Amino acid sequence: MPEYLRVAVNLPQVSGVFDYHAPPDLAGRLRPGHLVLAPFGPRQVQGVVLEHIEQPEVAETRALDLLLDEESVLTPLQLQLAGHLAESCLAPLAACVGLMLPPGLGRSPEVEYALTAEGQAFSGELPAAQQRLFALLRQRGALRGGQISHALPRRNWRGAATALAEKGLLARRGLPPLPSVKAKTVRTAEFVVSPADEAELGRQAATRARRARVLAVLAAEPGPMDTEWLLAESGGSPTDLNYLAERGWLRLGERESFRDPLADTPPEAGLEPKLTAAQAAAWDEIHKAIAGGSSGAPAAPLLLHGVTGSGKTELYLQAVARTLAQGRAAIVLVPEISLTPQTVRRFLARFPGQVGLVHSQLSEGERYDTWRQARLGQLRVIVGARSALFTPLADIGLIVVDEEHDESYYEAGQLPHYHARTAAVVYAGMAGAVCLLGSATPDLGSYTQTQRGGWRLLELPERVRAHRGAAAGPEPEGDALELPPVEIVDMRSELRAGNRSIFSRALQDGLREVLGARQQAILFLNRRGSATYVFCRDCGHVLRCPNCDIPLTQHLQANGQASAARLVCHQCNYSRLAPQTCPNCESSQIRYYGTGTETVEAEVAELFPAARTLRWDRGSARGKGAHERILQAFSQQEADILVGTQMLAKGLDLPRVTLVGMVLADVGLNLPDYRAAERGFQVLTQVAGRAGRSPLGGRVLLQTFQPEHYAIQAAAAHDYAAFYAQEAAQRRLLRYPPFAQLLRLEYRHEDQGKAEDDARQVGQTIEALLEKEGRVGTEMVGPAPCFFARRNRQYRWQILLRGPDPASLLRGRVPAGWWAEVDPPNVL
DNA sequence: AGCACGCCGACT
DNA sequence: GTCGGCGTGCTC
Repeated sequence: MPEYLRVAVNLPQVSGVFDYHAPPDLAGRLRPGHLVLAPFGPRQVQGVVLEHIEQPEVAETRALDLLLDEESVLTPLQLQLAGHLAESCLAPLAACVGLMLPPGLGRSPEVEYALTAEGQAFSGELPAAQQRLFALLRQRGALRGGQISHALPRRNWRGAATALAEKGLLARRGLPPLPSVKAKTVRTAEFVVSPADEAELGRQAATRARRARVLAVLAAEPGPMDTEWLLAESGGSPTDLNYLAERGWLRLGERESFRDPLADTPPEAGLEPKLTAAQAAAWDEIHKAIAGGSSGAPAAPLLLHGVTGSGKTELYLQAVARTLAQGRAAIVLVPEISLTPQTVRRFLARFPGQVGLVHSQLSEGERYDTWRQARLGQLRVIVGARSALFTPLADIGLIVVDEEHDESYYEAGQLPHYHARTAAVVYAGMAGAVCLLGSATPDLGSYTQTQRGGWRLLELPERVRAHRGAAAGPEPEGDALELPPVEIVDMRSELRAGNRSIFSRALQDGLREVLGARQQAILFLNRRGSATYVFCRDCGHVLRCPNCDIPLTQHLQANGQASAARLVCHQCNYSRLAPQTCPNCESSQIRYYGTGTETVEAEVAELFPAARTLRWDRGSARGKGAHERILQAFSQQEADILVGTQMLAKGLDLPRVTLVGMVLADVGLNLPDYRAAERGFQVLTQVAGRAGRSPLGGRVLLQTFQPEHYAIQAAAAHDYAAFYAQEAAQRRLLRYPPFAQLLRLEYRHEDQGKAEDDARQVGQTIEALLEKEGRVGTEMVGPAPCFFARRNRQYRWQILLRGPDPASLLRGRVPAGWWAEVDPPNVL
């Protein structure tokens, strides 16, 4: 009776699972989670063993080729999570398993084509297509399919390959995917025995002495020693080692070494501050949950609602400490690791040697090593961006999701379309772990869970005083600090009063005061959905991206000359020089309109020539460590005013900032998206929280054309509950998440007409399906063009389904060529 | 995702 | 008949 196994292949686009049998040499050795090499059509793919099965689904199974790793690459719990993600996100299981595989496993597999011995000797006549392929392979030897396609563009050479293969002139074989990273090793040496006669060590006295020293150093070492150390300590050379090894006096070996991305990060002094009353009350709940978690009772997720600066991180740290003390592991998810080196250092200091870091800026090798160390149980705390959730850890007792409202926990780029917050909650439930989520502006869905009673709400209503005097270090005593007062400035009355500057009179006064007092200010620019665009004052022509059709954004050159400006597409990065004349009517009255960070900086320079400004946006913060450099410069007072975009909403601690000016708060509030108001409220509240983080105090000026908007009112009042009440009522009324499920289907095509036709056709199919299944509670919206109607030369159309469970309608039958998203954070 | 296969029109 | 250009469906 052969041994049958169900396998998920490592091709994200392939849906479905495949059944194989174990070859004799692997019989009895395969377990769920094993990484194997398997034949797949004409190709060879990596796959993950899901389970043993009694009976395969097909009559004929093929044998697996190879076991690639004796250790499982996925834990049983990870396999379970992958299955859940596939179900809930309408994604292929293979794509979900792929999230958890070690980094650098290798490209997609291909077929290699080579002439046979008979082919090498062949010299007869061939049809033209076959002759072309034959000549290519004779000249260049064996080639992969991709290479042939490159060499013979626009030619259908595959038919020719089949014909040549039938003639016996050509052979095809599946290439295994080659890994792009390997375990790094260092050489070691181990003492064996001393030579009977010192004279055997060499002819010259100096050489003999050197080699004797090598052996002496080594003999003092109980086990193998890294050769690098050995040579440094003994003064020997690599040749000496070979000489000594050849004669059997020492043994050379290899040891796996781990690339350490944290090597350059100095730990901070790790003192445990005393908790405030509110922190202590929250901690009481957290530690009870952790204690309960170890006894196997499933704990409800905990939502820590704490204003900015209320000391959430300290509670995370203590929760991790308690979890480690129980012998269990912890995962800490943070939004963008590159933006929070402060946080990383605190974890390093508290748990030295046990923390692994996972984020996209690490090299593949570094990520691979972290993955392996975690699997070996050498790392017990993983801190990282959303993919850190999939690090292979045994016995997870705690999952923290910091800034759980953050948008970076969801990415619509590739399959599966999962939300890391949701996945973390589910995973914690599977693991019997505590899930601890924290935010000053909780996601509406998360907060609703606490109102329904499923999750526990922990409130931290007060700030912790972290700074005494100017730029003092962390301080163990905690006492409350007021949130900064927020003043709404009605920009309509500024215009009426004849002030045409982008800064209101109040903001100008505020900046003047701050500069006079040698304090610091932040100017925040909400850029979402708006930009500096260029248009012709004569004909109204707007310069647009040729690929995406959105208006191009103007970026000034370093010298500030508008004439040398480049126009950049914010979606596809297309760029061109700003034209001198309108491409439509050739008028020279072509100007830019709108507000970018450069414009704000320029206006500051005009009003306050002495002020030193620093710009922080995607353009000024390119490359590794750029964010930290900018922040470092600002906190060391190398500038007075920081001008920035969305990134300012991240949890930064800038104690000398006493004024935050929001240049235009309402940008983004009017986007055609169900979460526009929520995003607006969150970003405004978060940015407002950057002010007044020291006893110097602080205030916030919020410039807007819609002062009565509820998101602006609530943000100005630091009143989450008020915002929640209003927003939740609207969502319930309009049947948007979390009060219904939202399914978004997206379709893209280069041809505008075809995009629309196909979309309408699928729309009709879905409507018929709704009717057939009698889903009266499910409503279809569209098909309609997306808000960003064109991206990378492709026209985008979407269909929305709202209802109790629209995903179940499409499970296993997402239309070919369409993307599905369940409860996406935006529908733009 | 590749890759094979099958259908079609164009060309020798 | 071949060649090249698609679209469709499959991979255990």
